[in-house]
Amino acid sequence: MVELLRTPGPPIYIQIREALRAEITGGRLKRGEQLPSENKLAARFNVSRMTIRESTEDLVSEGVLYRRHGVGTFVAHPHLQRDHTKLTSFFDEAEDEGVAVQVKLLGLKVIPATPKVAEALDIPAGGHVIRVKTLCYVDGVPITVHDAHMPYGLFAGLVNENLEVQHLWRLFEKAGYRVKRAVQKLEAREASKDVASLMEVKEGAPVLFKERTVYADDGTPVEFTYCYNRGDIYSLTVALER
Amino acid sequence: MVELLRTPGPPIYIQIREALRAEITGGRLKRGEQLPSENKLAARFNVSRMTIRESTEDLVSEGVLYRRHGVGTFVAHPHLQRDHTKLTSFFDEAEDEGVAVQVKLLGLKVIPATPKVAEALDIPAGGHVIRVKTLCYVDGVPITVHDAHMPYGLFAGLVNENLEVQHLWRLFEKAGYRVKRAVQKLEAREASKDVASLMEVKEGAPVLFKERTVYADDGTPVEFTYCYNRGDIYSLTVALER
DNA sequence: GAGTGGTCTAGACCACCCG
DNA sequence: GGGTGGTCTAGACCACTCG
Repeated sequence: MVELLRTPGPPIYIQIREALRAEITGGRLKRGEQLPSENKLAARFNVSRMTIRESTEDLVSEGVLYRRHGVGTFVAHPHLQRDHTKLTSFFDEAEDEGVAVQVKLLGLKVIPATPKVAEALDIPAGGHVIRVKTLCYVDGVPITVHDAHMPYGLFAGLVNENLEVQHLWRLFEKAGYRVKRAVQKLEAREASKDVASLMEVKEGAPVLFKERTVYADDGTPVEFTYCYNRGDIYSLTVALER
Repeated sequence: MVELLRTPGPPIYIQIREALRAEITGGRLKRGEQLPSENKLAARFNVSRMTIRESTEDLVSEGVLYRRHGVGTFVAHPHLQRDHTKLTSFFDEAEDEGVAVQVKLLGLKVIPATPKVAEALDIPAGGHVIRVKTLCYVDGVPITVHDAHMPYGLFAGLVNENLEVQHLWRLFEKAGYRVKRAVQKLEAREASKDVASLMEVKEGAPVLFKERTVYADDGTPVEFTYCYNRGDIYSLTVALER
């Protein structure tokens, strides 16, 4: 029996969720094994059944558990590579993995948006955008060129910030926009002369090209970026759900 | 006021969810606009507040609505390109877009798994897998090479099916495995001689290379596939959530 | 029929944000 | 202070699966 803190701490359903997760990752609940029924869990934790459902809901949507109507709730077989679907910034990722990331600012200008950029950012064609070009090194190797565009109207103050040390998204948050979601289009392309020389590869070498639009949680597009990643080093893992 | 069917039909919370969605897509609730409070919605639909929360929960996680504690629930600005994060089969996608897809079976064998395949499929190294190689044409143009591996133990009957007309996943379902989730690793690569000749491009042309593992809803890995997509034609859109 | 998850109720108290 | 969403209760009935 897990000790639940009725006050103040995290909500009960989160405490129960984490207790269940710990039982699974700790091996006390094995893959494929059936959980106690919701009624029994409610009794065990001394909460209502609705609260138990809230606890398991997240685990089900994460793929840790699955439910079969009329049968029971079970521990899913663990997927390898589980968490790669999360939207994280380069900085956060690198921090987690202990990799040294360096950012070199190639340029910062306020310019009128191209039609494509304007459409992605949902601003009038020709409206002002801040364009930030950076080159990203991982362990000293140039790996990514970013060509980012932000609506000038939202982030005018951004032009005075030191963009080599802090991530754009932290600045977005200062302006009241929480980054929530990104949509990326990916293609394999040949490196152009410019990109090739920046990334120190031959012209025509394969690069992973991405067009990324980043949205705040209210749906406002806050960033549209062209990314060029060295094909011989960079790979991207994504998860899709049905 | 929407007419709710108390019996039998879909659950009330789904009816309400769809009614709200219709008000949004129909423009009666505009982007950025605040919804009536949960209490008011409960009164309007004559249901309990918990049911209203269930209705809006899905819309929030879809990004259609967003909530601000102590403030209210609002209509998010619509994202362009919303639905590209869903896991769908080639066949389903093509059907929706009215594109002619043709599949040519290049080979079907039962072979011992390579270490990498075995690990992805969670079977012993050297265990038997069904290997299916196909070439996919869209509007007559060769666009994708698939090199798929399935555990022989789960899908032995599959070797007798006509794989050119029906999708693998339908056969998985016959065997009791609902496809739920896939994890893909993407890279930009140069086309090898073999792949280049199949896809009718030059050797060394950029291709989008994917390693994909497909999971059933109980977490069982059911398919591990190497995909090669023509870089000059194929692009992939994915959504990431924070 | 017994047990499971799926849906739903009619309340309650709390934390948060605003004027 | 008043309204909002966040959490929680103690029940209820239904739909599904299995023996």
